[in-house]
Amino acid sequence: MGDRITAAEVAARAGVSQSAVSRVFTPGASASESTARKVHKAAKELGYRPNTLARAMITGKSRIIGLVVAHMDNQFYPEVIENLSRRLQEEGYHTMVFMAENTDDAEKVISDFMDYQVDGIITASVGMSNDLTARCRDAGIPVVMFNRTQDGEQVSAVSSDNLSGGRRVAEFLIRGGHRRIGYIAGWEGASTQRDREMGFRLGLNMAGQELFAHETGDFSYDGATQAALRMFGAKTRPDAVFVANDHMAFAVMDTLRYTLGLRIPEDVSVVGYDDVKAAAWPSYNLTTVRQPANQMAAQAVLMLLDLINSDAQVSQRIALQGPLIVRGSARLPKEQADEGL
Amino acid sequence: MGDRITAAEVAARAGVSQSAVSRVFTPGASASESTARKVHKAAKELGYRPNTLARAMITGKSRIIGLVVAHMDNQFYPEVIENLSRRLQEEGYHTMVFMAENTDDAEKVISDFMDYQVDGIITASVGMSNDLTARCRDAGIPVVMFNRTQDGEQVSAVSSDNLSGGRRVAEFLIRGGHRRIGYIAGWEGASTQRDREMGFRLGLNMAGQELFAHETGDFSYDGATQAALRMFGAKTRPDAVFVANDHMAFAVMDTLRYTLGLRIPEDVSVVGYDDVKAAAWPSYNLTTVRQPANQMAAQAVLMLLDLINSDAQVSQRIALQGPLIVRGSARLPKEQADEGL
DNA sequence: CTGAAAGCGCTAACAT
DNA sequence: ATGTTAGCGCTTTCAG
Repeated sequence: MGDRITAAEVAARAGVSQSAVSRVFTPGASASESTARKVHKAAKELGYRPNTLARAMITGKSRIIGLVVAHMDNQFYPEVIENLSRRLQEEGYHTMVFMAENTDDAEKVISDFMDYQVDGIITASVGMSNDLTARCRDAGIPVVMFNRTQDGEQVSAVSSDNLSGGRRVAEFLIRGGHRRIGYIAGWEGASTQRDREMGFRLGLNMAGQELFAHETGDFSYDGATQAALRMFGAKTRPDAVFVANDHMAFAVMDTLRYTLGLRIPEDVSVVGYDDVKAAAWPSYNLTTVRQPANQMAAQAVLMLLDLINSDAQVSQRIALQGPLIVRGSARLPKEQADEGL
Repeated sequence: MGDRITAAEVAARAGVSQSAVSRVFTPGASASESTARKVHKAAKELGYRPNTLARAMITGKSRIIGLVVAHMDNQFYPEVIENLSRRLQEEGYHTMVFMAENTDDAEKVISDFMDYQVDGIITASVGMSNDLTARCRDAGIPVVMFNRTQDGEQVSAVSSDNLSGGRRVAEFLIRGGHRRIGYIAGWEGASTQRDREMGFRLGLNMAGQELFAHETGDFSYDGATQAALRMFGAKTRPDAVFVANDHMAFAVMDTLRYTLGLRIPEDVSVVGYDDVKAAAWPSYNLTTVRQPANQMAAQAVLMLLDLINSDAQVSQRIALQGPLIVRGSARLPKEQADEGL
């Protein structure tokens, strides 16, 4: 029953040697037209498919890519995973997923990946310690970090231009006439969080403003709820708030409206980051900076495959620019909102 | 550099045979205390880890589970994937994900899985043709379908009790005094959709009511938006609607409120199915039937591992009962809403 | 271009 | 309990 056909059986039926069969099924190998035909015929009749594992063991190439992810709550990640694994699939690679909350998990995960001899690793919004990336480099496994960068160690990364994104939100809010602008931060350990905040503060400063309030929501819905409560419980409340991602922005909007009874954007403007699907839903109608998940995924896969096929090991960082999507959650500038500025 | 240590090298250093090393690292094998100690010592010093691929080739067990998924839009799936892969991880298995939209894709996907000699397959809300499941059985690969069942072929499946869920929603709505009750269906090809609808109609009929209106939203946000528009554009509109899942229910609520200007639940009650995270958010505050994703995942993994380790190949279907979570999107029965009934 | 032969790193009889 | 030996299914020299 479940017995797979082997190359030897195909060879026997085709009247050629087993190595001939191998060559026919190996991309870069030389086989004559006639051998190939005979082999293909026999293979089809027998239902032969090369054993990927055996092949992987010899070549050292498993055509498996390890994908490390953490939070599935944030709708941005499912989107990313989908894009990533589809693209990988198209390129003939397969995705092995791993859930890792923190850096400790990552440790174990990486060993597991090594055991399966993954050809490369993509970490989606998961930080890696420097010594972990070093271990991967020593093991010869290319790594691309998605939506996270790392100081010190040189490791390839693709993200959106968080700095510019933050800055543009600041400019937009200022042009909208806001004077008490708050920021609700994500987890401080994340480079995305830091860059968005830095860009935002920069934009504010360039216009002669300071951050009016600052709270941390740790990228979670509940964290953002608490942060909003703290920020808007003060005597004078902000008239605008930039939230480090859409997922938290939803929590902030819900809290503002349903707990605090404030109107958006009449009483307070809210701007998010990511442009997940739900940001466009009428309930939120959120003004936000779009992260081009599709292009970012494409880019990440491209970089990883380059790394795999060239073993040049030159790391590069790419930050894709995403537009500010203007919807109804923030008061508009008098002059029409203009993304170009 | 990236050269892995082999068992032979460990053996040399430990002063034992290579097979001794193998035995020490093989769960069901016999090795003396002293050998084990020597081997572990040498292994640690050298940084040895058994080559999973080589092991897989021999044993025929890859410890890889293939996971087939389709829609990532619906927040229920990320949740499921997370639960599934975490559980599998705990059991020492690894998850290979595959995106498949339709049955054609599934065909290719299964071949790929076979190439990697996956030990088992879980399909999450993806239908499989009968001949596909037959092929898996022939290949000796156990399959568990998650949130989908199949007529004819006997294949293991775990889902929530959709029939009962639908029925209880009907009862709840009727006790709430609704008289014109509509249903917005998911994709008709899905067993979950059919069962929910059947249960719902049954519940209605048992109370002497008929379905007042019926539209199809195909499990998509946009589809549900259109369905809601059609259903509530008629001269007399329903006073309640059961939507086949939360994801569509959000679309229906958004449309009702922001396009049609109706109030929920004053003008119309809305009930969903799944109880995804966002259902609890104040913006939706959706009354819905909970699918116990966690238990369902645990159950699915349990069943699959059983199948793998027993090769008894007796398929079973499990339907877990989930409670109706009463929130604010539907008018309550006069007597306090009572789940027991 | 092709067949014979040598492994890849490991497990599983088979002896001892 | 442990070493020896024979493969798992394939790719890759190496001759020819």
